Amino acid sequence: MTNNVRTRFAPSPTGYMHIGNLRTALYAFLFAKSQKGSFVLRIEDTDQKRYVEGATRVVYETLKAAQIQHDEGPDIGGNYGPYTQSERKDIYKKYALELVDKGHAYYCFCQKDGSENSEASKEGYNRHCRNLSKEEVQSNLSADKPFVIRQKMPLEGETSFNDLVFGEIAVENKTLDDQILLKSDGLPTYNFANVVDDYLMKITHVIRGSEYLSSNPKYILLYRAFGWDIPSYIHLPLIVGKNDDGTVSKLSKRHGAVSFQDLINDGYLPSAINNYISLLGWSPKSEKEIFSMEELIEAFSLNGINKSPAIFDYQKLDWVNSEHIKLLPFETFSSMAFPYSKVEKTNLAHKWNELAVILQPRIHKFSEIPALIHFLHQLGNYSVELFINKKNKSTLETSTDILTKALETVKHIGSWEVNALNISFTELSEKNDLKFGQLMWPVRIALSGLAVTPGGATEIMSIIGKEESKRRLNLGLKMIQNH
RNA sequence: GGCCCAUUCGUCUAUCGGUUAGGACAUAAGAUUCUCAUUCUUAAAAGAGGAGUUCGAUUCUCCUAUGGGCUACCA
Repeated sequence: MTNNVRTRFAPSPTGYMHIGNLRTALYAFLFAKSQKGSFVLRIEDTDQKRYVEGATRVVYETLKAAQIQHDEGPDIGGNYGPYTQSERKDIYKKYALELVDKGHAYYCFCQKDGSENSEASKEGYNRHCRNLSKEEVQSNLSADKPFVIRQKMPLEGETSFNDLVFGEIAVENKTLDDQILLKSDGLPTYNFANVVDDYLMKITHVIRGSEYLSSNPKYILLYRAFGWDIPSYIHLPLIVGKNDDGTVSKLSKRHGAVSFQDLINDGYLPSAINNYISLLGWSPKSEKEIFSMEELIEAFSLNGINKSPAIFDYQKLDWVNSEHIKLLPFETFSSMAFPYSKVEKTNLAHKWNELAVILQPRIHKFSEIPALIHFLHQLGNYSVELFINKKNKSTLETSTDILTKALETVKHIGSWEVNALNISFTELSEKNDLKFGQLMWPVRIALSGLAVTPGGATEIMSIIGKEESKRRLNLGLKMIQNH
């Protein structure tokens, strides 16, 4: 006895997890968990042509990494298995034949390509085999002719259903194709399998992308043909990408990273990805924007889902990610960021801890790190113009003076660490009646060759060491003098 | 082509007939900071167009436009 909420995520294993699919999984998971219900994973691998080795593993790994844990599924079992469609072949056949018996479906012996009995037609299948006599069917079957089973759509009237997001949707039955239920290889199409499985697995709320909205009346007709109860429907607005010409289209590779794995490789945190995509098409109706998974479950509600497609915005993702990075305990950040830093086999490795401290509040994603710290390995060419800065009243003349004094100061510093450096430079600024910022601008430029750096001048000095610091300060001074 | 759906700042969104149309990202300016960044303050920025219904429409209805989805022996 259970009237508990049951939702499912039913990906087709393609070898990667598209961000739109991940969001569907997330919403189905959030809704189930917010209702104390169950979340089921089902693998929809009925398309043999698209079979990809190891693709189901990607599904498991992604869901695990994203903390979207299912309660039932191929890998962990459950009371309604098997959860992989290719293992349910006999079930679909049985139900398809039941529909044929009831007169809601029929055998079709038409060939896929050309020929007289072809279904080729711009208006869809011409229903050639819809009214074959029992004898004709039987003789074709005996002759071992390949066949498919098609749904016999009503020719009149209309079919409607109520979507929890989109509301009442009605379609005229005559616009519906006699779609294929069972393919000639004996496997079901998605259109058939999803209905049979959702029923057998006792799914109460079907959550999926809105690309299925217009086919849903066909599924409704299937439920009715079987005499089954119809589940609740929640169709989600699509996630789209913005093209260079300003138009939008279904999010794809040309827009940037579109799979969970791509985003991870780019240095985004799973928690940030969840957080961001949860907000694409759903609003918590509060001003809170940064959520942990627990908070999402707590806040999730169906009436926050909206209907219009949402553009995937990498800039906002960056911001959400930076907020999640700042929330990380330092040790966690440090160990996660290290592999991205490419610092392991360099002389910066033993300075990693210091680096991590200044990196954590500054970066949006881990992949930014190598470019940010490259100047520590090697000082690039830079323009003397950088020494000129209005805000800090820095000119080439003042810079010459300051760098000369800085070099002098540096010589006499005994302990080469940030605090000692700060003390010495603070003294220097006071002695010369300069604001700290005024003093440090040219110093930082000479040390880094960059207008924006992770960390200030003293932190940079401490990391690159005394000799290298002196060399770079001298270099800067010479550049100005030769200018 | 047919069918279905959508349309509030550049972007994500709030508003469930009466608001100076709110927030966030991005952008710009300023302040703070031991330098850049962080942080803080401020600014600029929106109801696709046209008819209705109504005392009153961003909100309800219709039309148009634009965009998207479906129309496979893919899901």
